[in-house]
Amino acid sequence: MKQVEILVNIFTIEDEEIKVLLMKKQTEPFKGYWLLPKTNVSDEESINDIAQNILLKLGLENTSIYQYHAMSDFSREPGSHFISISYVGFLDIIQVKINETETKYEKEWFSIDKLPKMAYNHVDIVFNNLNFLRNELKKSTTLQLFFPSDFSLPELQRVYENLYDIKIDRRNFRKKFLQNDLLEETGEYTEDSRGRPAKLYMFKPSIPEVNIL
Amino acid sequence: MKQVEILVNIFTIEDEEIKVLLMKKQTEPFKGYWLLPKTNVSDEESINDIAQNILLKLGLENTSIYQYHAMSDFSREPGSHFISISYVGFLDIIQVKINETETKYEKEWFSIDKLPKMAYNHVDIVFNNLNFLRNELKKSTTLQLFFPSDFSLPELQRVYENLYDIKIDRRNFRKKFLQNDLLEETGEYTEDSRGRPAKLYMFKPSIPEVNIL
DNA sequence: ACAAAAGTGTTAACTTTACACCCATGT
DNA sequence: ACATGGGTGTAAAGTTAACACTTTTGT
Repeated sequence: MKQVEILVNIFTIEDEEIKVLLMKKQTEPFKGYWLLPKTNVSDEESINDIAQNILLKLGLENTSIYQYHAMSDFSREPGSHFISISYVGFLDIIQVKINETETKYEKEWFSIDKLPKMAYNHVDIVFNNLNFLRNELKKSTTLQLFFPSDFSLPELQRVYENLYDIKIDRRNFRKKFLQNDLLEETGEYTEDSRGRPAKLYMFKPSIPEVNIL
Repeated sequence: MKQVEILVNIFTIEDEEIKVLLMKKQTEPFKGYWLLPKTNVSDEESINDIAQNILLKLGLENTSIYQYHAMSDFSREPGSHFISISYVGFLDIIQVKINETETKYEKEWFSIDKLPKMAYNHVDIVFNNLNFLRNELKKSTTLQLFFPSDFSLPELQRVYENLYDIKIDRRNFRKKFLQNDLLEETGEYTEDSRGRPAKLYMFKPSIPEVNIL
């Protein structure tokens, strides 16, 4: 028996931790374990459409995702061949709070340092996907994909500092974006903050491919 | 009806042209057209093993390949869903000449500027894969993967000049490799050449990730 | 007025680019 | 000896990294 399934692996950063969105498995085997949101591939829907539908199910309609990797798994049932195709995304925590809607599914964001009991080989898949994300997010064009809405530069800097566990100089970080002409000011400012409000920017529609890190 | 197939897309550079290895389709539909070497996924073999077996069939056992992308295709037959997973490789023309063995299959290297009549959407797939290869080969670690044997720096430089259609300064190109300590001399020299023989190098086993371009 | 976080320029270190002559081999 | 292609160093230009003080807001 051969089966193809689509996995959607969304990361965010909250409270200085990298988090991943998982769902609780409702049926045996592995009932009560957590796993990456997934759907079996039917004869009617393209794999990209299925990935989009998983986003809908998750209440995260406007999230950009990237197809990453397909892998075979023979360990689930004797004689079975499962092929899992991972899609990877990143969603700014502010967008999570704005966009995430209620669904009937039991889902939760977990820190990658404190993952729950997970079904199949999904722990390995999550870390492979995270590694892929870390590589992709070094490029300005990928960053643009994952930040379609407005954002402040300090907010973005915190994403990089936590995702790669590094410290970045504020002035040099700004320069990267402003000197390469990647952004335009929206004229708006952050409102929630304690100190001085930060300017909000958006990516210009067409930007050069620049290395952020 | 749902079907998963593995495609293997090997590029090389010969006579200053980027070439791709294709096979001639022996059965209808598209009999006589050319396509990327492919195999349907069975219940028994992992997708990576299938890709390796395609290399065997091609008489190119020692070629490194990278899994790239999966895509859905509904256009082949009414009601059918074909999922194609591409593996991409690059093989130095010298290695092609050393390693390529005869097979019973009708195969041929085609310049990407003069592709023959191709089946399905394989023309698009080839160009997507080439684009992927061009991105990957900017990294020293990918280059190492595709050049496991010894090679000369002028030979490598010609690969880059033709793959990206650029001119590179010989001294700066050498510096990139030698100053980053990526290579060790084998002590051997090229023998075929007209002018001064070139030193042969191999990649050191563990190298830093450096941007070649 | 104080605490918290954002905004801003300049210099030194490093990296990349540009450039020209000599060397080894085959004919 | 000549034609062909390979090997080598240095200086200028450009890029990246290091660094501290002022501004805006909320309490």
